[in-house]
Amino acid sequence: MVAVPARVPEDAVAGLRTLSGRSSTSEQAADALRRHITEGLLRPGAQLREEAVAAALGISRNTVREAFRALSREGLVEHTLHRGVFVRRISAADVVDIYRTRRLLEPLGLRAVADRPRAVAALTQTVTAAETAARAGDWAAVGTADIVFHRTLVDACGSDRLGRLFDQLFAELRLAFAVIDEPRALHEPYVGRNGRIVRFVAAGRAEDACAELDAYLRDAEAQILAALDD
Amino acid sequence: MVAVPARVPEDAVAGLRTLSGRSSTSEQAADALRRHITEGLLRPGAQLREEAVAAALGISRNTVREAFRALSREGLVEHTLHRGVFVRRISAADVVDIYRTRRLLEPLGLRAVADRPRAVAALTQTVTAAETAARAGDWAAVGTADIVFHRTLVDACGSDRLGRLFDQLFAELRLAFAVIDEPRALHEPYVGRNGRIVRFVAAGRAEDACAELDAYLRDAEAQILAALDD
DNA sequence: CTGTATGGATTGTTGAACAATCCGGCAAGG
DNA sequence: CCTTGCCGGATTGTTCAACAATCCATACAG
Repeated sequence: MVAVPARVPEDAVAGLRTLSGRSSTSEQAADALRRHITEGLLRPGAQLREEAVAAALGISRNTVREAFRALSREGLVEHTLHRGVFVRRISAADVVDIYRTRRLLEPLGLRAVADRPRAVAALTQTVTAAETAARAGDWAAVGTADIVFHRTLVDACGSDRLGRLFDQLFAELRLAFAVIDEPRALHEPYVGRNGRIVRFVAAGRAEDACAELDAYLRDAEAQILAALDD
Repeated sequence: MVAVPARVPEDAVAGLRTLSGRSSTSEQAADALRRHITEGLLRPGAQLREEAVAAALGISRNTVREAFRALSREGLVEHTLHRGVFVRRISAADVVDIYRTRRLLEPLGLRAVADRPRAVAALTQTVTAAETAARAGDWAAVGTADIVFHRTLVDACGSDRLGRLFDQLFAELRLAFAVIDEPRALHEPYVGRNGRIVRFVAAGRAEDACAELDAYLRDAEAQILAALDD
């Protein structure tokens, strides 16, 4: 064994992690736009003019264009050559594919969660959060809690990539929500169903939980499709 | 029914598709870089200097930066503030997550493919393509055929979003392949195993097919992890 | 009502400029 | 010998101004 000189124990600096790496102007611009879009301040179909965004953020057109490229890859925004960028409009086909994907993958999370008390507890917590928000009539918060519930479900699979897919998928779903102006009808029915799912899981009735989840997803898809062509 | 004036039959122009939608300079630049990276001409860890790329493609720095933003979102390239962009280095943790995801999702494709003769035929075709390439000693082609096999498998799920996830996932896997310089040892063992999987499926032995697939994925993961820390 | 000009607005792309930051080497000091 | 601090060149981050290409709305003619 080579005689290594006594150095600073590497463990001592291991926890520092990438020093928060700051962020560039274009990333901050992308963050700001992303927030505005997912919060519904920028409606689907709305055009984002380079000059206007640049002026609003106090940055240059070129930097705005960099942010647009990133958001375009994320699917929050659509870029058409020589026409500009528009907040993404979710089509019926998108909704169908989104729910097909969810029906395919969320059951995997359900089975993964079954033998993990901590995950079950996390799910229960999001359900109570949804119930609280529902009592307060804060339907946007109910919708968010619903998303967190299903995101937590997928998390149990332990796959980062799958998690990121669902982050993107739920962001798209928020775009669909944004064009439906009956938030209560949209979110209220599902608070109880999430509760039933988690109770089935806690009781070890995996099959019943999966059936309930599948029914949930089919109903939600039908409801959104119906609301979409108003 | 409204009296619609006799127009050009829509079928006649249906094949034109979005007029090739052309593409901007930055998209073409991204395409070129993407091709170079996935084909292994640009090795992981290699730095892409703005000025050099701009000069090589005959375009301006700003346009190159737009392309970089897109590639960065795709995960082919890593962008570090004030340091530049580098061809993505796949870590051991990445490999673990990639194969965890594959073991989770590919069985879904296997079950979907079972009652679809056309899909089984498509799989068989990729296996024979791999066998032909193997006999010719073209190990890069064997690797591609392997990827096509598993991509086809996932396709059977019918989810575009899942398909896109795997496109990205396989692009990352190619980055891992690029740093391993024993292509034969890397790809040869799996030609036969894919063949066995598809034969199990064709024989209606879904469980055996799943078991073989799972074993395939575990072995491949272990092999890549071993080759990665050389 | 359909088709065709026309002009203004917007996007696509470039080149140059400058500040901020990083990197490598080199000297000073223990 | 190893560390530390400092310097200068190279590279990135960002802006600005300019121009061509393209789109869009409007007006006009058939």
